[in-house]
Amino acid sequence: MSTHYQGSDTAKRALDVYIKLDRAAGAVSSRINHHLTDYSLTVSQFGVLEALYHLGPLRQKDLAQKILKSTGNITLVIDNLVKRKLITRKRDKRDRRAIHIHLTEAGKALIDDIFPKHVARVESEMNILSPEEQDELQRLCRKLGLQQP
Amino acid sequence: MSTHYQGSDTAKRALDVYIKLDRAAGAVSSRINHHLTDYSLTVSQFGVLEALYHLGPLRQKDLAQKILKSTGNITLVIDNLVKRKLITRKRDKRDRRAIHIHLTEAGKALIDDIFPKHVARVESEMNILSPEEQDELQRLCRKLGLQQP
DNA sequence: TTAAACTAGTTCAAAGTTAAACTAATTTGA
DNA sequence: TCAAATTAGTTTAACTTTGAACTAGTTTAA
Repeated sequence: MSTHYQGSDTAKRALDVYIKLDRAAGAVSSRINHHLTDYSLTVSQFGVLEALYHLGPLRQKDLAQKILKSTGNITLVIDNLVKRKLITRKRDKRDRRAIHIHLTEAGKALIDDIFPKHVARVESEMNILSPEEQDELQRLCRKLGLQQP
Repeated sequence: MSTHYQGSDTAKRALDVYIKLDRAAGAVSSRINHHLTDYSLTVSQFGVLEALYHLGPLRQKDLAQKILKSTGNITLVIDNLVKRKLITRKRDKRDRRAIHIHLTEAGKALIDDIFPKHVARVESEMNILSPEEQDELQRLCRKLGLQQP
């Protein structure tokens, strides 16, 4: 929401840019991910399929890191994808604590279908900005995101 | 995650900037909002208190719009704040469908306490960027966020 | 005037989310 | 060597979130 706040100029600027960043990210994500409901996929589920598609089989732990979720959460997200037979769990022979997640043929086919549409949506959203503006936005975001929690 | 994708340059650029935007907004929000757990407030609850603090009494519908949540969700968020006596519901006399939400004294006192700390956190995150960079980020975010769904 | 359309808010089911406590397997270092 | 620490994943409780179906009040237009 807009800032109705009497503070220093630097405070006002910081609040305004924080809100705009949050809104922009939310608006863009929701427009890009809206079509996932057509496939009954959540954003987290799509994130898992996409990671496996591009990176090959991964451990649950690595998937959790990729999509920025807790390991407890990833267990459930994976359970739901396994139920739909889009992925499978395979225990690691060497390190029996770990489980590798693989795309099934059905999962591969689904993400094969969705991914190009996803890219088209991302492009159409981001092409609101010129290539130079996109590069600048990326630079600023990287700078902000890099700090330690 | 980084883009392992063989597509056009514009597609790659768009995917990269989209991911960076999402990550940066997530990282910054999580760092800024972390202290809300000290007050047992969720981000949505804080958003409601903040909106009422700066804008005065609002209808549930308007609160939902402000914090970008569904009306179903706002009902629960408000229920939980009412239970803690931080806000009250008052039926509109003229339009009996509508309910106005008011801050209680306790709610006012709480947000009075939290808000300056919140501002300090936002400032400290955003001052990673120079004032000029903040203005540019705000401009780019506004451009992206303004589009219609 | 009054039926249809719309609007505000509630309820419910399904899923996601986190944090914490837990099991089981592996690594480490005294 | 082997107990302690660490790591991978699961489970649970408490909660948030969404979307859809629903109730009830208001507006509109034939």
